[in-house]
Amino acid sequence: MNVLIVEDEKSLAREIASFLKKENFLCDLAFTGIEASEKIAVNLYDFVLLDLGLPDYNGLDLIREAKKAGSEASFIIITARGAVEDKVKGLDLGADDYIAKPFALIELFSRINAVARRKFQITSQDIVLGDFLMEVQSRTVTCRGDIVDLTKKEYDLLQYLVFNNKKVLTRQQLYEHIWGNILDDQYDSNFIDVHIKNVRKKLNIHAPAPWLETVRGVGYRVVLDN
Amino acid sequence: MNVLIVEDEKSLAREIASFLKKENFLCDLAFTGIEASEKIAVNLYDFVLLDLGLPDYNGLDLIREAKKAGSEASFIIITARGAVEDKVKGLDLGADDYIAKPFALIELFSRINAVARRKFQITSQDIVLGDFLMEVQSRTVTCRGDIVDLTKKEYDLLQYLVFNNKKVLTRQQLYEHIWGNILDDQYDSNFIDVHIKNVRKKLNIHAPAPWLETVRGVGYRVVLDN
DNA sequence: TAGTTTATTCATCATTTCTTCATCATTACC
DNA sequence: GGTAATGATGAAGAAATGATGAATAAACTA
Repeated sequence: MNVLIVEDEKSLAREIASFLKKENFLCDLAFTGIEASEKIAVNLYDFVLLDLGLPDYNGLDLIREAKKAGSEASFIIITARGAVEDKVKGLDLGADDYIAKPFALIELFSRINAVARRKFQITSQDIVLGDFLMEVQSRTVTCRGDIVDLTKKEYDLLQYLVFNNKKVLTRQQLYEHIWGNILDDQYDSNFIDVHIKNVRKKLNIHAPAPWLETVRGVGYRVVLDN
Repeated sequence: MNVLIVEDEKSLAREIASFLKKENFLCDLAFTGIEASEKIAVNLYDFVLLDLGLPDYNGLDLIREAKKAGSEASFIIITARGAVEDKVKGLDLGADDYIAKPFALIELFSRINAVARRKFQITSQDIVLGDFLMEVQSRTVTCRGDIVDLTKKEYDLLQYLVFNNKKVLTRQQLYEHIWGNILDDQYDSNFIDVHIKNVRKKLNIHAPAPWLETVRGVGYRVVLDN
């Protein structure tokens, strides 16, 4: 993680940097607003710790500029106690968090982590395997960017197979998972096969899907690599 | 938005509630931890404002429990100044933010909004997606500049879908969010469908709204792009 | 409280999806 | 190569699901 620390109190800035380095952050320092502005333009930061009390620059303008210039950094504002107005404006401007001086370094660290969690964890449920993207939340499957329009059972079937990537699933397992009840031993139907056929057909419209395999005598499986 | 305010100082709790109501939040109050725990189990909140200084309950346990029980609420912790340890633990436990007492209501509001933004991945109070504009403050929806005159439930329904852009929401989820209580398993009605129909009808007067989709067998979703 | 708006229920219709079945293709094994 | 087992496929009927209009109930409003 790359962090830019924008703070005119040099000793505090160094103290923060030294702490964060121990936690495996890569830290840059900027002691003035202009310096910060230049560094943000040139480097890609994950976080910017920004003291609003800079002598030469309005910190809020800095955020505005950076966002405008396309920076994807998360801003964590450092403010003097009680500067409510600034905090509010900062958050409204798209800062991700703030922390009031004086603060414990452990607290700052905790806040950075909280923001990081939010920032990077969003897609944790989604499955990206090569060309193939499955978004669980939206129940959307895309192949090379094209949406594959699946029905409920088709989607459920494919999702279960994808979640069990590389593992062979028997028709029985598929049935019991998707239809939610035990299959009668006697019962014999090929509707799983039919659904698989239909899924393949829909996938093939966009791109060949040899990764949805039939394992003769056993069942089906998906084999997708990153 | 549904908010649960957990705070044993009754006057403060009421003050917060009264402020948030003006901003179109639906507020519930809990003066004890046990009360809070019960309410969280039964209702679906978007936010829980949680004072850690409860006499009968460790607030952090409350968060842990709620998360375990599957609550998707965002927790904003209210703490006494300087209780760093608690803040850190709270954030690590998955609280989304904290605010130190005493605080200005406007600041609290700003923080809730910041969390809401992150949660629903929206960039401001208002939502602009293509031709479509939703102003949360005034609860108005416009389509190509024309006002779409929605009833309360219709608006709530649409807002929740829009906030969860691209995510499929089941009838159950929609019901529980908008009506604020858990749906009896047995219960079976099509009033969500009817409301959707009416929303569509009103939207279609101004412009076709194919972006309000039915996902057969699952629920409904909105798919709007910028 | 009467009048108006909004919310919910219900019956019916339209559409999509699921499942079955008959037939064809492929594979494995002798 | 022939045969049996297994899977693929297209088409069609059955079942599930959703859309809709209209009636009724509930909630507001003046």
